[in-house]
Amino acid sequence: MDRRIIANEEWLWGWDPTPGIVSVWAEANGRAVVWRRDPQTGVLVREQARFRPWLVLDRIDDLPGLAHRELDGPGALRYFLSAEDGTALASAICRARGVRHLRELGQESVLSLPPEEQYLVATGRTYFRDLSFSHLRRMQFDLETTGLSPEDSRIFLIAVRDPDGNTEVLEGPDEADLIRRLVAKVQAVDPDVIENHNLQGFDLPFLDHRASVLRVPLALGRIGAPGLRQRPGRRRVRYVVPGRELIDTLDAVLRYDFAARDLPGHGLKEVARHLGIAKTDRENIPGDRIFTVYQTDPDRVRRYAASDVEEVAELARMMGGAAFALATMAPRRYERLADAGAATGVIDPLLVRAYLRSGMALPSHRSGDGTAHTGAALHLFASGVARRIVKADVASLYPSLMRAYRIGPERDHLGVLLAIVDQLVERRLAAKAAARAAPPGSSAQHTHEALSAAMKLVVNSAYGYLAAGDGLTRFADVHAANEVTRRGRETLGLMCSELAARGVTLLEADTDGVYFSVPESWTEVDERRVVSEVNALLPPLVQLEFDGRYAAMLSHEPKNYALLTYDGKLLLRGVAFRSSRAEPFGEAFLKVSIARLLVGDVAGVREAYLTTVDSLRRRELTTYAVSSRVRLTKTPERYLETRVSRRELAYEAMLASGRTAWSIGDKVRVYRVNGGSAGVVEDGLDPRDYDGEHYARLLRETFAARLARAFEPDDFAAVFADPGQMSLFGRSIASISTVLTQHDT
DNA sequence: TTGTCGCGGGG
DNA sequence: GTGTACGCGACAA
Repeated sequence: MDRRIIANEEWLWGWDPTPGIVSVWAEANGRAVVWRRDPQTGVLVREQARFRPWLVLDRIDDLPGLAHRELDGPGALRYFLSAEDGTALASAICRARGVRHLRELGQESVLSLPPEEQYLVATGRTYFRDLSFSHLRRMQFDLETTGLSPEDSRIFLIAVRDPDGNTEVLEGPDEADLIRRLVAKVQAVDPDVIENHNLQGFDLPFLDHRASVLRVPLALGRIGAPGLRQRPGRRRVRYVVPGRELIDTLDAVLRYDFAARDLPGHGLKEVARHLGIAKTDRENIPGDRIFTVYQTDPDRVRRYAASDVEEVAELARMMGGAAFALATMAPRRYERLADAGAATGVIDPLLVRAYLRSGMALPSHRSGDGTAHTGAALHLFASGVARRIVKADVASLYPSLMRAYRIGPERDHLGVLLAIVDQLVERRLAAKAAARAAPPGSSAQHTHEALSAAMKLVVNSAYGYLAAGDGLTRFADVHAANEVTRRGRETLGLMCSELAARGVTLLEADTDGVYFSVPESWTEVDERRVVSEVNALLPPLVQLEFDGRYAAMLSHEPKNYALLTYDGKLLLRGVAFRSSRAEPFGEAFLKVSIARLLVGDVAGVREAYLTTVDSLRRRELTTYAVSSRVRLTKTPERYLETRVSRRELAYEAMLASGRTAWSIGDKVRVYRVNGGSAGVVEDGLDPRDYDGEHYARLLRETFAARLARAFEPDDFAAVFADPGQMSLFGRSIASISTVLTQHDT
């Protein structure tokens, strides 16, 4: 085989075939423990390994006598040093350079990875070879506590789900005993992976704190002394346990939403509902009510907690596959790949391993030369209502441009980044095909889809890696990044002008995609034909694809629009049309009125408006429907201090409802009560004492306003005129039509 | 009014 | 061990 191809394979997957690694724990003293699961039998084995801790330095003239190897090429980090004991090596260097820790040398002078990564890079091993996601032994647990803060609340119940899907609820008045039982359960089940939503942000810190207060040893790991260890992380400290991978589904959700941008929120319940994981009869209890409900109806809380771990298990399965697949490529722990950003978290380790494998020196991080980073193009050609909509886009535009024009980091002399992107793009096609060929719902399908998702993630972050500012990534190159975006703007411009030349009306174009409206006489065949005609004019490897067709579109602002599909479904995109804090009545009104608008039923829009105004004024809508969700950020004491100068609805509502004790972070639904006071929506109560006039005003000024671009100003005023003042407008609603306004671009 | 900061999540 | 969510409300000036 071609030597270059072999190199590329190793760059992507490492080279050591050892199968079944499910966890690695290594220490600076050169000892590593590797847990492997036999792909055939599923049996877990623990292996002790020795490795030579290593690091790479910029110079060694001050370190006479230290064994080293000089790497090839022009990179600044060129002296590879290794030793029996990494601690001794590090302290020898620190002594010579007069620092207390290697970190102080700065990343321009030293590359020093965590011990596990040293081990994986040096051996060419990766996690999970020959293993599929379903082989992993995954356990979920969820704490139910009396409050959010471990200082003044406690654990009263723990739901646990084992890898075979059995759910158990631990409870009892003795919190220390509860924690001991959780620890015993973890030891008995011996999972490879522990999962929960916001595990790192809530459950582990809470557990850690309570266990230390109660002096219960937290022996959750497979080896070593009890107690959670910590490592610094992006958002906060991350907890680590030897032998097990800690997976926080919140990380997967954030990563998913970063690309998809279609989640209503990032909470477990919202995501589970959105993805169709949640059972329809799922028990739901507002967070601040859980302990109260437990005292009168403990069964409800048991069901609630059990649903949580079951939903987490399914969510982790659906979203965890990508990180699992990444762990078969990059020399990092599975849990690190699950929470890291793709650029520094995945691509950088791949590049480092490739360079060292090739015996090449690495560039050190370097700040830019002051050249500004230039971004993508965004055009709003027209706003208002248009019909016969087509969306066309270029999948993975930036990586395609990098491949087409061979734009890579200047200092990547081996060409690893482009080689990796080339290979991932090609292999992804195979993975997608394999996923399509696999039986629906099978483990094989999950594996191929996850691999494809992982490859897409890496490919799409190759540009981000290039463009990362101010020394963030090792090979960052603002000139190369600017060349990519310049080609991107050029490509988008070409797409738009060639589409326009073929008789379509351009609506909106952003980075790599364009919405346009086609003439009335066109069929779908015509629509597809122009897309493929324009595609033929684009650079090789850059593929313009027909992404969808819609009956109508309300274009409000860039990235804020509504689409009506040909089978009558309404899609709302952008913050103007979906806000988690919006009052339910407003969301409902938007849905109905825009649906009417997009079928050309202006009278129906008016009708929806009148009905809503009327129901608000008569208080026919529930109190819940007008309430909005708020998060309390001040303690009662702190609010009382500022109350004289500034009254806030949420806290006034709490006080008016007699709820004088609350904690920071509590979420409640509040509303404006008739007469100027405020109220909290209590479980199961519906007092209907809200200020209908206030909400009628909100309807017009906040919600109806989002349809403003659909009409001429006078017509807008007529459609949304107050029912009492209709006579001011002499014209009939039926004669009003929607408009599309062209903008200069 | 305009600018800056912190949040999202978890009970 | 690396960070660049990104859009919104709260708070200060």
